[in-house]
Amino acid sequence: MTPVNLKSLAEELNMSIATVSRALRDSHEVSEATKQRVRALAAARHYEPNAYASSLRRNISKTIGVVIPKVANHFFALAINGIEEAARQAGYHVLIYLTHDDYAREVSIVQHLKGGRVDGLLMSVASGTEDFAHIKSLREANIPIVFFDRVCAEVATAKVTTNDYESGYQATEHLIQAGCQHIAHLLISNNLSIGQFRQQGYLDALAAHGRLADPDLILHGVMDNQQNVGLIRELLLRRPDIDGIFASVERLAISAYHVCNELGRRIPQDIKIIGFSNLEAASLLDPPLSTITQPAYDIGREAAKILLRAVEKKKAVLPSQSVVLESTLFQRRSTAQG
Amino acid sequence: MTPVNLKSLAEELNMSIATVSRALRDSHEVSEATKQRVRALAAARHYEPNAYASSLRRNISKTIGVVIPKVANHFFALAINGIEEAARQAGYHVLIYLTHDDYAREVSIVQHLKGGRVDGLLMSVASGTEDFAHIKSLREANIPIVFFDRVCAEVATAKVTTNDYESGYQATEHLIQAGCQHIAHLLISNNLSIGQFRQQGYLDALAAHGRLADPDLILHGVMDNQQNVGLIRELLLRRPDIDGIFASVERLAISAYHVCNELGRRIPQDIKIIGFSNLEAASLLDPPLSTITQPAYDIGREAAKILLRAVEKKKAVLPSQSVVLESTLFQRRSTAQG
DNA sequence: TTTATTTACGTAAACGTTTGCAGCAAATCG
DNA sequence: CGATTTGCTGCAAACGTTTACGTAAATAAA
Repeated sequence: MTPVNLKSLAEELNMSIATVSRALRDSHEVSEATKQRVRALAAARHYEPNAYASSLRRNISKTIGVVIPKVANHFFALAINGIEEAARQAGYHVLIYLTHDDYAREVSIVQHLKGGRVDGLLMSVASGTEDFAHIKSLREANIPIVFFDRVCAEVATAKVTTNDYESGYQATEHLIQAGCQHIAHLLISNNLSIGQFRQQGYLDALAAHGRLADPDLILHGVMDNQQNVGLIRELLLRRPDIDGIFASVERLAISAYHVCNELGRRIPQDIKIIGFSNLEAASLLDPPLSTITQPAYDIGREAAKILLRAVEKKKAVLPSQSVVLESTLFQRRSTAQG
Repeated sequence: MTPVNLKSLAEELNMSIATVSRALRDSHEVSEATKQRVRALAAARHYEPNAYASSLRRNISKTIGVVIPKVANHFFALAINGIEEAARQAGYHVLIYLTHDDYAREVSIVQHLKGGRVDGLLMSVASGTEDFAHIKSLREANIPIVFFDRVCAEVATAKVTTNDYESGYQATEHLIQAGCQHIAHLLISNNLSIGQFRQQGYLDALAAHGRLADPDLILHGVMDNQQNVGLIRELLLRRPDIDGIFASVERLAISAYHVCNELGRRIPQDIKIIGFSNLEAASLLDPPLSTITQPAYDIGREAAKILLRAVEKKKAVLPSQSVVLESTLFQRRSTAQG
């Protein structure tokens, strides 16, 4: 089977490769009649331009990369959904990479992407990441980057986040209003910006109601969920006075549910729980889980749009283009009074 | 900033581009001493090969495409996880495309991929797809394809599926054992192979227990969940004798929960429900949902491995390489006796 | 010593596309 | 009618890499 490319089309049409190329790109320098002929044959032969040749020549890949910790998580899944939508509309392709919250893997991925495989990058940094040299080097390679959700404060670029501080404050206040006296806070990594903001909201809300923050009530979760269950169990046994839990991430809220079931603590009578979550079935849990839900789809879509605008105009993304979207607190039975 | 490529490295080292290229690829035709020098400078200059130039020249992209209906679904999210893992290990990149179960979009995506952007394709077909010409044309372009879960029977290639017939049979029998007399079956599209298998399992299980299948109890869901809720409500109101539901997909099981809540039907006392699902929180639902859970991660990983083997050896994927993995039935309270 | 063989490197041609430049008609203008 | 513009097309050089082939020197075989 002979390959179908510009050359073969040109030969069959008795014209130059240049003319065929221009006709297909709808250049004004080629007559309408010729365009018709070219397009007709291209369609007949099912011509598809070689993306790599084009990318090489134009130094444009029409591809963006997405680097995230994991995909088996409703938040990131929805974000990808938004990203893919924005990319598709702009005619871009989406490469996906998972770090599994592993710093070394993140570095390796970013290094490889400097080869020009992508025109731009969307990223939610791994929780283990503390050094950002690899990301900064991307900027030297002139590859624009936009952070979403888990941003890197040290890098001057656009970031798409949610109002994490306010949400943390709001969630904590919600528990206080519901009558909780001793509120625990479960979070993952505290070098993650979002963790810091949410925690600050938690602390400030406590302070605003005259409560003093107890460091013993702040639990740092780990990667492994099984291990988290153990940590939470230990916490609840050590501090039986805990009557409210604010989980900074979905997994921890779920683990807390399991522990409460196991220990026979009734939700919400004995302990009230609220957590960040994009779980669709939150309202079907036993009891329905009160959540702070981030607009994940919009976050992804917005981040992609900002990136693509920069890519198209070949301009750097500016920190000033950052966007903060609002999360929504859904009050359900897990934080009901009494 | 001058570009760092083979040319610039060669100039600085006073050798030819060819030697630099060979040194970096660890060719045996270059002396160890030279390799050292080249590697040292490449590292110092942070050289990253241009992926597109390499792909163009070698006609190999080191990239596979994944075409799936959606990503905001735990099954597909886990599958992507498995795919990414296998791809990463083999040094491949992963392009992702969502069809949203839209046939036209699927065709458009597949068409574009014929341009050689990917070395191979993993696919779970859209529920609206009935014509497979676009997929067959991929094979003409010599792009191997492996289906997973939602396979296309007409295309002779490897498929990675689960034992859908047995699962459908098992789920139905489970409901019968639990005492259900009138079991409804909720499914999406019946031109999807998996739907057919599961339904056949349902029908055969009924027959094996001397029940006659009632077409009125088979509900075909649609894309929109809100609409599905309406359809299910209508079904349950029209047929108050229904005391068991076998949902072929997670969404429909969730919708059924919502309808039961709304209509005051108690699960499992009035109606027992079992459904295909990869929902992590299934055990936390009210009541905990009995599920048939597919090994989604393994499905993705296995499919990717088969594809990558074929890609590496430049051989076609054969139907004989198909794999059937087993799903697991988790019995929970939604199908408890009494 | 001469003749093979091996080793280590360079030359140059691809891969398929895009695009600056030039050419050459026909059309327009002075 | 000559000069200039305009519209269309072709030529050829890129983009950065890989690799078949050639070649010179060094080594081995004769």
